[in-house]
Amino acid sequence: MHSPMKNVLARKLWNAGRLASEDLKKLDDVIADPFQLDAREDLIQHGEDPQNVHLVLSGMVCRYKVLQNGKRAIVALMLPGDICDLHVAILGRMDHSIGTLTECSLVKISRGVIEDLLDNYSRIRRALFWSTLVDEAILREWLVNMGRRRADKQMAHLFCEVHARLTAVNRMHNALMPLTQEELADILGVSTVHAQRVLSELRNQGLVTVQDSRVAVPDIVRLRQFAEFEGDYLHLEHAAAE
Amino acid sequence: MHSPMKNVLARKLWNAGRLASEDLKKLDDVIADPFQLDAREDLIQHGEDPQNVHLVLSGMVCRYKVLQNGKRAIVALMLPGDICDLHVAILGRMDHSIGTLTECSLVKISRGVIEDLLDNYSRIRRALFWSTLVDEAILREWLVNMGRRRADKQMAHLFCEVHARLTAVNRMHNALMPLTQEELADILGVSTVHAQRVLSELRNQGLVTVQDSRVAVPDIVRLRQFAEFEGDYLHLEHAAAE
DNA sequence: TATTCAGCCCAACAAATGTTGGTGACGAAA
DNA sequence: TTTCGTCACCAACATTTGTTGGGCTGAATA
Repeated sequence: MHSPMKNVLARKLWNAGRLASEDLKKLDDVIADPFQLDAREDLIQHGEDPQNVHLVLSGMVCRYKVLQNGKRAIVALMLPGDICDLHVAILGRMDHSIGTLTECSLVKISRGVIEDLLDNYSRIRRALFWSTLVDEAILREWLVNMGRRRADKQMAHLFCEVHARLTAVNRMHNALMPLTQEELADILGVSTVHAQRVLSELRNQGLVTVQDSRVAVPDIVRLRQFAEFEGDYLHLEHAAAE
Repeated sequence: MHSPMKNVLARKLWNAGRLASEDLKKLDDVIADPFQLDAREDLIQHGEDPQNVHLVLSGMVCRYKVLQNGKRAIVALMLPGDICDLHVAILGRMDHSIGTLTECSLVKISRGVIEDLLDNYSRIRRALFWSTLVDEAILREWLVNMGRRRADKQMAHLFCEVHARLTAVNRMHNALMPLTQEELADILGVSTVHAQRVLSELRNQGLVTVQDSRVAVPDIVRLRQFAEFEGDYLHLEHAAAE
């Protein structure tokens, strides 16, 4: 089996369904000139109309909005293989900002290349559409979590999701995910103090461990049970189990 | 100006940008055999793999999920001109359910027709893509509201959004929107009792009025101020002001 | 070494929200 | 008419979550 292991984008789109070797070759061409970014830097800010699209190679990126009262809400996490802003070409002005959470390695892709992919590579077009729809499904699930689960289950559910998504692109090294507690709070929609309370509960129950501001999951099955995690919304049924 | 006033779908897609007259004609053909549904009936249930896509002509439809503990979360509202489930053709199994909130008039569109639209009508394809991305933006905004605003502002914000979306398709007759307080609660992610508390506050402040379980907005400007509503995420800049 | 600073942690209290149990109005069905 | 069910509404209390303020550590720096 010639599953694409090196190219994260190909690895991610692979989850949408089979790609032909010409598709894989094309995707290799797309990834050129990666660049690094430190943690907590903005890629794009609210109101801009950028000409490039960004692909995450490594690290963690987020979408966020800042309200008038200064509060921040993180509304999406982008992991390796994710394209940050496929929509800018259609929607124009950004209605939110995008920034790094950790040190990142990224690639810029021009609108032209994206349009070439969409127009001339039907399997890739379908896969990109799939990825947009999965992003939407993730948003729905976050909304359910925030509205209808208490913070402890919600946090556990988030960890399950990130675990599953990293596994799906073979980037679940060491079972670690880095986040400050403030970032965690902005994702869950709770205060920093509460995020911390909840995190320490999860730790006391042995559901997660923390070293160096990094969360690790010793037993994913137990965590999933606790969180009542059903991964179907990630639509990873094509994911190779390697 | 030959702005399409009768055909809701055309009216909605018009907001994405200009359509040619052949596009409009095609969209008229798509709308055939509308059927009625009562309030609170399911269109599609979690786990199904439907062969049709549904377009709302009138009434209000919602996406929802039910958790193990029996709690329900409504994660999207579909208004006239909205297509309920464009994604089923790509994602396959539904990861949520879709049901009516009010009496509705709907049209079934087969997957084949959708694929024809996507393949052979590039302006329509772009408009449908636009509409998917706006749906995503709305989800982000709901997430922000739920996580970072108190229930009163959140509710006011919801009313502003529905007002804007109905206005954008010329369906803001009488400035009314119908919802039971339980449904309202399931949208906002609060308890029924709290939804009711908050609604009566808004009423006391004169921001909304209620008759017959229908919410009306006497002064949209004031409500928008209260809710700190910024409509940019709806991406209606092309909307004709008629 | 001393100093800053960011991030984690904790406790006490305040505010927002959830839960329970009850009332009354109303329309549909018997 | 009576019964039944749904929905709006309300009050009292329980729980969750937010806020404030302070202490601790470790890394970076003067």
